[in-house]
Amino acid sequence: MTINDIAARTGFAASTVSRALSRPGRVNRVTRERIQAAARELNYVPNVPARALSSGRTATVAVLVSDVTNPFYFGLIRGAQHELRAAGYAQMLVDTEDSPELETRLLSTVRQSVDGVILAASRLPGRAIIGITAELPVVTVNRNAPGVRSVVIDSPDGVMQAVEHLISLGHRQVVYVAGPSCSWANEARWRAMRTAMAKHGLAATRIGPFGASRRSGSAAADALLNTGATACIAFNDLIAIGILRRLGERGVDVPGEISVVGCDDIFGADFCSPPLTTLAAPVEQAGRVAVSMLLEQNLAVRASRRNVILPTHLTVRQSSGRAPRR
Amino acid sequence: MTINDIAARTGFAASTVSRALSRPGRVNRVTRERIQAAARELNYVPNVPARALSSGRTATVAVLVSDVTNPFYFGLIRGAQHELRAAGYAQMLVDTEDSPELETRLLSTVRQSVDGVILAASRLPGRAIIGITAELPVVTVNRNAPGVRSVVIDSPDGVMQAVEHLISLGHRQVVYVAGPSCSWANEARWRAMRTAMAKHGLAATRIGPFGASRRSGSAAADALLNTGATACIAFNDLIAIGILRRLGERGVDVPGEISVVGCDDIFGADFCSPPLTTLAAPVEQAGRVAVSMLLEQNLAVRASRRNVILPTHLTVRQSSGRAPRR
DNA sequence: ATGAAAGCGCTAACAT
DNA sequence: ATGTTAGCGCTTTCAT
Repeated sequence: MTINDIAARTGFAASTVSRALSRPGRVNRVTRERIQAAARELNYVPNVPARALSSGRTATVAVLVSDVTNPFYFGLIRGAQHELRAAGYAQMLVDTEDSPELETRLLSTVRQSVDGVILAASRLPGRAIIGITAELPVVTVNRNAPGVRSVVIDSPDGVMQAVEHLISLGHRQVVYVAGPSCSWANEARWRAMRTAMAKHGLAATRIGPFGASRRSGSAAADALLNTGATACIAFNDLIAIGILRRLGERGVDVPGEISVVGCDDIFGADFCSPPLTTLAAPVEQAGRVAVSMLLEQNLAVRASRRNVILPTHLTVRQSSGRAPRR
Repeated sequence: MTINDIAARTGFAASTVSRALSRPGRVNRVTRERIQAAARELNYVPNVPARALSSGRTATVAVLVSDVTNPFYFGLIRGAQHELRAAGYAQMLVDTEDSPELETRLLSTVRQSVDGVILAASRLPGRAIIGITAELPVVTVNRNAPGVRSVVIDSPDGVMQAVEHLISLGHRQVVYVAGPSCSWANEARWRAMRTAMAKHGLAATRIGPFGASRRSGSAAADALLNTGATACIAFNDLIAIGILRRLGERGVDVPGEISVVGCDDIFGADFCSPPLTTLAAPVEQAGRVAVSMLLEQNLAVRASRRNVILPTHLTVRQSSGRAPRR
């Protein structure tokens, strides 16, 4: 079932068939209809690799995530999937396993097979990302690099809200539980927290870095207790849930003795115990927006919308409360 | 950077370069080394679509899931990703949104772009799956169709364990909270449950079908209370967690008044409240095995291993307990 | 063991 | 508006 079969069947040249199918505007109406009818009858489906070879367009976009099992990405992946589907694109999913080296390698191998890349939480240094931009349309998520289009969830603003929340509850010693060291979002959140604390004449402390996983959260909990702080803000919910878990095991009351605030509002944040106070993140929207930016970049339209910032807000649940009297 | 550049650089013909790169065994050792060295220097990366066009192999496998945001698939996707990567394959992720029609359509469009398909929890009728097999290597997960390779997690056996567990705790009226009606696994679990109950001279009842989501679980909880049962086994953890949630809202004590057992042991099952008694499922392994079966099928080796069954076991947590006295 | 040449299915000049 | 022709980068006969 190729374009040639349709050509033979309808008596048109293959090129006309090609046009009728991929740029219907450029052929006569009756021609188009005859060809499209034949295509339908013969159950014709275009051969993507062949099309890619001659046109350079693969109708495929790669989505790189640092860890597929991190629930944070699922909304993102789904948002991207939806938007891609609507535009007739396929999604190649790539797990970089939190490794900059692997990320680089995979990026170079997919380069030829995709029309663009969405870099979600890239672990690459900024210059590397800029380098890729030269070869391929790129949109980053939760990551900024000069000249690279991005959609970032405004967690720094959320972190400020979280700090205000904790301070209003009487907390004075709040620690930041840091995530992976090469995460851009991690630095952004830490900076926001320092600023917010400073505004109240308080110093923020920091422990970590920790991997973005529940297991790391357990280790973090112990380190946290050693600091004597009455509250913490964790890089993400995975870590926060790990902390909750470990604190529970050690019989530490949350929020009675210590308050825990997470980030991202992932699946589970609302039903862990106690339910986690966290920063809601419009993840699915981020995925959709990233894709639409990537695709309109392909079409070279709208030079606006280079860097989109999506709002967050603090979702207060039961893991945060009044600071204990000391 | 094409094969021709390397040919020009080394003085060999393009065909020799091709061989040296893709079937190193078929060229002289020194030739091979010279060519490989040049490829490395020039930073050559093969063009996948071009290779696909001439050889028919795309080095890509499609993974179809019914809903990307279902945590059940996290592990599966990761397992598949790992195994594919190791074999030099890319992963195309496709969300079928629980719709047989969409599944069919997407399948026909990816057909030409992939070397095989993993159908995780397909919503297609058996004959449709068999039809696809004629065009493309297929491995199903948690789904059986005559003549189609599959890896299924032995939840039916797990369901039996769950029934024994509940009966030993004094439960006599246990209801099955059914999942999506076109889910094969759903039927398999229900059948297993009936059998297990019958063994003790008990009749199983069933409510549903419900969608495989937490929201559905809330509706299910209400229906469940109307039955007067003292325990339930839910199609999956998503539903079970939804039930737990709703029961909590309504002030029904779990497991004091009613016991809840889930299925799959997804992310969150261990930290919801109360922690969920559920069937552990080796999901990541399922993903790996499915891929390895798919790829060895490509190579037409080992006619064995057509249908792999992975074991489950009951993981008892706090959502199940003694039946209440009546 | 290596080279020459054809062609995979499609698109994109170019020609008509 | 449609047809002709030449590739895209690679693999694969078929020769040598």
